[in-house]
Amino acid sequence: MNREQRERAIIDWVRRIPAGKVASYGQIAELAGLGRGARQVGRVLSTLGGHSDVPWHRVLNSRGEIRLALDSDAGRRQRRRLRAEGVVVNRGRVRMADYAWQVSLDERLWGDFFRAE
DNA sequence: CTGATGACTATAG
DNA sequence: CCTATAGCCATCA
Repeated sequence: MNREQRERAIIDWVRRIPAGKVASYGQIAELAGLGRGARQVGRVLSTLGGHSDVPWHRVLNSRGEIRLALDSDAGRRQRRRLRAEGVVVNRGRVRMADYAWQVSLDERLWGDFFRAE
């Protein structure tokens, strides 16, 4: 896979995170076929621009924390977007046990099929 | 080619 | 919970 394909895979999977749910960078990397490329996910999201229609705000680190500075515009935007979807954010953190996105096998296979086009 | 960088993660103390 | 450390890996200067 070249860079373009990897970026597309990442964006595709992030778009599939349902409103009110969250995923980790590592989880998206795994789903997108990047193995341990969690950092690559963060890098791609950083190029989106805060007003993107891509639900980048639903991606948190493995501890359920918002990794953008809480006092930054982007950080506040992320927190606001999450809360607007009913996600409880405390001190920039979310209870993964309550909001972690569980991807069904069907959904995973469909994603693979979609990317194979 | 080399070294630095980061919206990362797991583990140990 | 916090810090430190070590992997990780595409990208960029």
